This record gives sequence, structure tokens and C-alpha cells, in this order.
Amino acid sequence: MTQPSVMGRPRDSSRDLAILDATLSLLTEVGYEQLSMEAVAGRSGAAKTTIYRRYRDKAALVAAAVERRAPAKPPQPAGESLREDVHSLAAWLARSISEQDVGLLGALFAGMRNDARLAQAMRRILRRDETAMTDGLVRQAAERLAPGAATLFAEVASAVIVHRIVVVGEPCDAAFVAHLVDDILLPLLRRT
Amino acid sequence: MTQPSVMGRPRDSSRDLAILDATLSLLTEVGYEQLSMEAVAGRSGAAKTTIYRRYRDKAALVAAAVERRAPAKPPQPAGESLREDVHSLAAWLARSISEQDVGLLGALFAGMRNDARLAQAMRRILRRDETAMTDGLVRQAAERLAPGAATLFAEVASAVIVHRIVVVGEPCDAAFVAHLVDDILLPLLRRT
Amino acid sequence: MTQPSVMGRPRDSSRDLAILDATLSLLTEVGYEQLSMEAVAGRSGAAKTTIYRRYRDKAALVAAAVERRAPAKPPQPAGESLREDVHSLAAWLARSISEQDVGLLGALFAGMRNDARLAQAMRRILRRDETAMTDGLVRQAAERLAPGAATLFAEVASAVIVHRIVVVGEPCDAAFVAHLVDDILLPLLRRT
Amino acid sequence: MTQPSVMGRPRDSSRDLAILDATLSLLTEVGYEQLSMEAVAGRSGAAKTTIYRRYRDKAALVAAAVERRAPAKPPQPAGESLREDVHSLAAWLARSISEQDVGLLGALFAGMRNDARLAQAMRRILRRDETAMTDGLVRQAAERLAPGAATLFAEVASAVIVHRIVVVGEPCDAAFVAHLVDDILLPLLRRT
DNA sequence: AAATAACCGAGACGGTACGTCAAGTCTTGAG
DNA sequence: CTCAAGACTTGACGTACCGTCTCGGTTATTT
Repeated sequence: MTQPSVMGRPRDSSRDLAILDATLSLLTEVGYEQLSMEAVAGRSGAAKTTIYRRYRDKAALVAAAVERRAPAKPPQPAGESLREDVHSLAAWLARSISEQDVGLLGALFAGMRNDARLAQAMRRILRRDETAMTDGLVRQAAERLAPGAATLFAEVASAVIVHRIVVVGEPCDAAFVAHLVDDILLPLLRRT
Repeated sequence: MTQPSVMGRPRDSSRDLAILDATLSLLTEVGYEQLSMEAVAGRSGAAKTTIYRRYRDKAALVAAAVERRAPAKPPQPAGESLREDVHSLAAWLARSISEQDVGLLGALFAGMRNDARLAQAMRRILRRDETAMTDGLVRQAAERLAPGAATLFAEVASAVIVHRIVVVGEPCDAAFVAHLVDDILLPLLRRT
Repeated sequence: MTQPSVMGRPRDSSRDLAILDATLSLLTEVGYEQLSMEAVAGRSGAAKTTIYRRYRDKAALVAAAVERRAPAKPPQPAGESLREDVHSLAAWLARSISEQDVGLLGALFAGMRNDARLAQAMRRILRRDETAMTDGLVRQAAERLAPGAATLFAEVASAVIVHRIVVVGEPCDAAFVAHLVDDILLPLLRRT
Repeated sequence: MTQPSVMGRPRDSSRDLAILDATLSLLTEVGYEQLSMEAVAGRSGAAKTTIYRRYRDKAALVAAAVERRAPAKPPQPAGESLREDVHSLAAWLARSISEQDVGLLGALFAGMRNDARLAQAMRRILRRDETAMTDGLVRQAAERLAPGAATLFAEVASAVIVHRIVVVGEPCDAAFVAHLVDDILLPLLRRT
């Protein structure tokens, strides 16, 4: 008398890894729209059935693949100066968003209409970094910041970075990060 | 003895309108990914051939449809106070971006990899509003603004608005616009 | 450890029947040129992909459909008289060729250039009847026939019948069969 | 007071030639089915309109193209011997039918269902040679022939030749013509 | 000398069908 | 119950021709 869920052959967890790895690499290579389940099956060596047993459809698969990425802890602020702390955070955030590629953001947009759950999931992922990030900043330099500064940082920094990548279409290089920190973030955070 | 380029039956411009109208309405209704050429043909009453004669593929069609939208002139600043000018501009921008629906933004994201021309076109469109907008602001209140304030406004305002709609997933209501103006834009613009 | 060739879901043989039946009936109704794969798919209830998985193109499909027809055994000669035997064979052949409709013969002609395999298949079919037929005739009345009479019968009889149907464009009625037997076949076969 | 048909610019007869020439050459090259009106227009340098003004559709065009061929008078029988006369006629007929290519016969088959007039026209063409041919034979050797021999010759000879080309799929070489004459035609014609 | 009328090239137009691709479901045989 | 393999329905893709329809412009005849 066992639970029905442990009957039969257990799922092969190596299949999970193979599937998500294949999904992530294909996502980076060809983007969301051009990503085909058949290609994922081919590259991962899994049958389409095996994929669909785990994920309801393409959107769910992509959401899971993105979610699985290493959480990429934000750097702890060294505390030497506010500018340095903000700069290292902004640089980390820019790198982190850039890496997860446009195709991934496309998934968010494309999937929002059809699958509110996917949209929710991807929003959670995109914002997870922000909340994790602001904690450290606040603990380190609470007295030097305006009230609500942490929230503002999360809101403005990622907004401007995403805008830079997607709308402007240029990379977040060192000059841009400096501009972001000196012209936008610090002026906002310092004020009372 | 005429140029060969003016020979043959000229294109029926009413077809252009019908096709682009159908494209825009379908784009709003079902989004970029679910938009099918067959549906555009059906709704516009044009044959698929007629569409493909004009646009190489779906990306090109969507780019053209979006480009055709009325430029939507920004409001001229009344000049009563800096806050009111900035607020009216921000409200107009929020409304303007919200209206052109997520499916349209999705087109930008999803199409960027496959069609650099689409990406370019949509970037141009998203930014056209910005540049048109800042001129009035600068002329009206140049002495009250920090140098480079107009550029900063365009960059930060639309970034935060897009972020709000897409990533946060909540509407740009009056409270949000007020927050945007008072907590972000004015502090940035006012500094010397 | 099984052969890779027996893996996967086997083809549904009921689909084969449905497809070939639909093809044959449409072939009879509208002819080869007007026969569309879409119509075959519709009538057979099979998806177009299912048809294309089995047959490379229209020519191959038609070849298979024609090949599948029941072999239609020729009547055994009763042996009462040479004339009666030849007459019953000729009548059977005329009926057999007439039934398989002009569209089918058109497939042979029209498809020959594009698909040598189709041509081969249809030739085999048109001639299969002939060879099967002559055996009985020879066994029954070998001593009364000229040498090589069986081959001659097959060659001339079907040639004249096909010519009658296609070039002359008139039916192979009783009078024509009598003419064929009395004026052409018997004079040729009887000679020593 | 003139007929309305002579008003306006008269048709350019050089267009007729160009169109029919292009049709015939394409017919030989690619066959009836693969023959496209667009290709005829391209090769002939005529506009599609110009073709459709003259011929209702593809079938009518092909019929006209075939009809235009030089009638190719059959050789007058030299009268030296019946065998030689029959042989020269059969050889000429075989050559004549072979030349007008399979695609042309395909046109007959394919067009019959859709256009009875085309079928009629092509039958007339295929049989024109026969009737023209038998006259000479009869005048030359009437007393040596069975009654109705000329008709029989026309019927059987072209039937066996067409059958050879289309169904058997082998060329009408010298050996075949000899076989046709000695084993089939002469035995039939000589008998009373 | 105009006006008229049919012609011609070019090519856009609404269609129909093509053959291909991918999505998501279903069916086998083996583990 | 899982897995790999692969057949299945569905639906859209982008292409090729079909036969029709403007266009601008060219001959001829008719007024």
C-alpha cells in the first residue's frame, strides 16, 4: 500500500537536467520564438513525451528553464563608500540582466497574453534579483539613504537597464553603468 | 518611351490601408505570436499574395503597421510650473505607451533576433515620442533645468513606464504617474 | 535491445486504406490534374502530413492507389471454341480498361515525364493484366494458335482498346469487341 | 458601315507565332502539366493578357499549338511492292507520332475531362494523319487489299504505335517497325 | 486632324493548392 | 508508471500559377 505517486518506474532526474540545459542553450542561440520543442527533444536526447509530461507547454518549459538558473547572489556591499556600493550593485545587475538574453525577455512578452501564470513566473524571476539585492544595500547604508531608497533603486535601476538593452539596443558597458550611477541613481538615493 | 518602373497596374492603396488596419487590430487582440498572416488576409479582404508582395514576412508587416500609427504629438507645456509641465508630459507618455499594447512591445522583443530591421523600426517608433517630446520641455523651462535634463527625462521616464507595464504588470494609473514625477523625475531634473 | 526499425508508434493501416480509397474515388471523379492533395486529405479524414509521410508527392500517391486495385483475374477460357475464348478475353480486357477511367490513363501520360517511377508503376499495371491473361489462352488452345500468338494478342488487343477509348473517344461496346475479335485478333492468331 | 471586328488596332500576328512557338517548345521540354502560362508569356515576350485574349485557357492554347504543326504529308507509296508501301507508311507514322512527344498526348488525356472541345480537337489532329495516309495506299494497291483494309490499317497501326510509346515505353526503332509490318499489318491487310 | 477602339507590355489582384514545419496528443514496446 | 520513438491532427507558413483586372501607351480605322 504505497501512494500512487511512487508506483511504477520513477522519473529519471537526469532527464530534467538534460531538458532544461538544452532549453537554455537553445533559448540563447535562437530566441524564444524560434525555439522548437522538437529541437529541445533532439538536443537533450529526450522524447517529446518526456518533456510534455513535465511541462504543460513551451511557455512552462521556458519558465522552468529560466527559473533554474543559478540565483546569482548579488555582491555584498563592501561599505567603503555609497558610490562604490551602488556601482557594484548596478554593474552586477546590468551583467545579470544582459546575460539572460533578449529571447528570454521575449518569452515574457509573448507569453503574457496566453498564459498569465507564465507571466507571473517570469515577473517573479526578473524581480527576485531586485529584492535580494536591496536588502544588503539597506543594511549597509541605511542612515545615508533617503527613506524608500532601496525600493526606488530596484525600480529605476532595472528599468533603465532593460530599456537600454531592449529599446535602445546597446550594451551595458562600463560607461553606461557609470552614467547610470552618477547621473541617475546617486542623485535619487541621496536626497531626503 | 517611359521608365520601366512606372509600368503595369499600380498598387491599390486601399489594400495597404486594409492590410495595415487589420494587422494593427489583430495585433492588439491576439498579440504578435498568435498573429497569423492568414487572419490578416481574411480580415483585410486581401489575398495572402497581396500581403506578401508588400511585406517579406510577418515581422516586416508588423513593423510597417506599427510605423504607420499616427505620431501622436506630445502636449505643449503650458508653462505654469515645472511640475505641471513634467506631469502632463509623463501622463501623456504613459498613456501613449500603454495604448500600444503589450503585443506590440512583444513584437519588438520577439522579433529583434530574427529581423534587425524590425528591431530598428520599433526602436525608432518607441523613441520618436521621446525626442519629439523633450523639445517643448526644454524651450519652455530651459533655465530651471539641469543640463542634459531633456535627454535624461526621455531615458528615465519611458524606461520606468515600460518597466511598470511589462515587468511589474500593473497599469500606469494617476498614483503611479504622480510617484514617477515627484519621486523620480523632478529630483533628477531640478539639480544644477 | 531491439532493432531500431520497430520502435515508435506503428503506422495506422486504416489510414492507408482511407487515403487510397479517397484517392481512387477522386481520381475517377475529377481526373488526375484536378486531383488535389487537400481534397484527398479532406475526404479520407487524414491530415495532409499523414499523406506526405507515406507518399512523396501526388504522382507517388496516384501510383500507389492504382497499384492497390484488385488484380481482377481474367476469365478462364471455357475451351468450347477458339473464337469464344478470344471473345471472352477481349470483352473482359475492354471492360477492365474502360473501368479504370480516363483520369487514370491520364495520370500515366501526364506523370511520365516528372516521375519515372510512376510511369513504371502504371506500365506494370496496364501490362499485368495482359500477361496474366495469355497464360490461360495458351494452355487451352496451344495447337490451334500461331507461335507467339499469346504475346501478339496482349500487344494488339490492349493497344486497340486503349486507342478506341482515348483517341477515338468512343466506348468499347459489343459491336466493337466483335469487330476487334473477328477482324483483327482471330486473323492474326490463327495463322501458322 | 464596316464590321465591328475590324475596328481598332489589329492583332499583331507576330505575337501569334511567338506564343505558339513558345508553347510548343515548352510543351516538349516540361510536358503539359508543368507548362505554365507564365512561362509561355515569359519565353514568348508576350503579356499574359495577350495570350488570354487569343485562347480561353491552357487547354485551348495547347490545342492550337499542336494544331499549328506542319501537317507532315505522308509519303506517296512507290508501288514497288505492298510490303514496301506499307513499311514506308508505318515508318512515317511511327516517326510522326514519336516526334509529337508524350507531353502532347498527356494534354489530350488531361484535357478531355475539362474541355470536350480540346479533346475533339486533339483527336482530330491525331487522326488527321491517318485519313490522309490511307488514301494513297488505297489508290495504289486497291486490288491487292482486303475490303476495308485502309481503315483497318489506320486503326491498328496507330494504336500499336501509341501503345508502344506510352504503355510499353520503348522507342519505335527499325526492328519494331519491321515487326509491326510483318507480324501484324501485312497479315491483316492481305486476307480477304 | 481628331476621336475612337482594339491592341500590347507590365504587373497587381483574389484565389487555390502546393509541400514544409512545428505544436501538442497518442500509441507502441521495452524497462 | 516512465522512457524513446515516432505516427497522428491541426494549423500556419511562404511560394507558384491561375485567370481577371487595371494601367500607360501604341496602332489602325472612322469621323
